[in-house]
Amino acid sequence: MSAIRLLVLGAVRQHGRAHGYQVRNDLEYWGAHEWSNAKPGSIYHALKQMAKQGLLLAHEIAPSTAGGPPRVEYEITARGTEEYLTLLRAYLTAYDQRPDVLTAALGFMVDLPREEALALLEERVRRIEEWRSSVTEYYTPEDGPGQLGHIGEIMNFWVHSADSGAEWTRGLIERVRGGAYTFAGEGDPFVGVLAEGQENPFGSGRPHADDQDAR
Amino acid sequence: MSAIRLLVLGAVRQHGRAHGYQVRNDLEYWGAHEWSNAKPGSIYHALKQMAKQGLLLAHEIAPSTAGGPPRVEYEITARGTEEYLTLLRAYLTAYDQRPDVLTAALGFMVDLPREEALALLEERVRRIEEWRSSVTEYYTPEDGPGQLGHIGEIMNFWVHSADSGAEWTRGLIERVRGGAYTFAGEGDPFVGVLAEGQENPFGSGRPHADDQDAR
DNA sequence: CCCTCGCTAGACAAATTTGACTACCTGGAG
DNA sequence: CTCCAGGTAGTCAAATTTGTCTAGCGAGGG
Repeated sequence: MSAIRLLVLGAVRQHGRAHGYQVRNDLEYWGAHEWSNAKPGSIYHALKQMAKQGLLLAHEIAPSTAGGPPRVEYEITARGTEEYLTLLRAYLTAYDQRPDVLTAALGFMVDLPREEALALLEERVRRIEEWRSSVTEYYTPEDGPGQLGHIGEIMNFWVHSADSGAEWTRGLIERVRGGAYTFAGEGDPFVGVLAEGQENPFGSGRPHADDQDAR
Repeated sequence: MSAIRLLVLGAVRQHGRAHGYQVRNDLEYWGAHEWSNAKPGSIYHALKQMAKQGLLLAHEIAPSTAGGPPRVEYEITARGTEEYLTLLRAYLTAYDQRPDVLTAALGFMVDLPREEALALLEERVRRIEEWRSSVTEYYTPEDGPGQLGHIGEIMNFWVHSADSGAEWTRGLIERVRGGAYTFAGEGDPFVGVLAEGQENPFGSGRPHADDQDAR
């Protein structure tokens, strides 16, 4: 699965009640259009889809307060919250290769209690190591290494990435165990949404190198 | 873009002439269904699409020699070869975050002359470093670090991944410069396709951990 | 001989994703 | 007052991807 459902559920949840454009703006604020498939079409599609599936509740609302077509406001349901937490836990532990999945989960990890987050991250390390050993065992030819030619570089790359991911996760575990950040039930949460009417400081002028045009 | 077009073009090219099922089998042999979106539907779709675009030439062929519906054989055209090399070069240099893109390119890198592959890989390192510095500059808040809360971990993760990818690429460059592998124009190429009728040694019994079902 | 199993080769509907486009309103320039 | 740029809130067709289904054929058991 892609990260979009987690992102959209998380955005709606932080607002309490949000319309599509608000979600879209939050995701842009988080830079999600850069590192995930959070484009307008996907966002609106996910909202409608999840509303149909009972994860979100859609309120039909009168014309917008600020121009544009009438808008629909969404609220997360109990089943939606359940799904949100399920996805969050899954994405924190899964070694998914696609970094957008982990990135999205990191953004929301503080919605869990500190102890649970730690347990999930440790599970993540375990899974990476398991994956690593299954790959090395499987792709090590009996007739000695080197039989694979340049194809061996592929496995080499995978293993290197896995090791690097595990190492980084261990570092995160230490920081979290050392008291960093504010987790669920520990006081004022860190909120990363734009208030109604607040300007997006990162609205344009994006971070990445595909910026040779414009400006 | 995803890796599928490069994979399919590369598979057809190595065979000279191939039908969909052969391509599908090669990709499974390479484990591509594990690390990319190379599922039957996508493969057949890519074949048809690229035939329509003139990158492949479709021959309608009589009923298959081994049961099943009649099959279509494909051959790569000049424009297809051009596209293949373009994609290959692009995927070797692009820091795309999605590892399937690089993985596919690694599998075919020996289709280029050694010197060119080296140049592309060096360009890759340069791009990663550029990306890294644009991200760190952009997301370092003026009012000191730590303002980002746990969101800073996301950037931390990206930068760590980029560094790890650059380091690995440097290692590959050294190995290639040191004479490893057989590149274009250097004699018998390493071929990674299944001959007609050859059994796929990795047909089942897949490497990854999502194997708790079956068997 | 008949029947089922498994392989071959692909088709297909449904879901998702992409990228471009629309329509409405507001504020300010002229 | 009028016009137009720009923000708001989406829609839509087309492309792609996913997952499942089909139909033909040969091998082998009973």
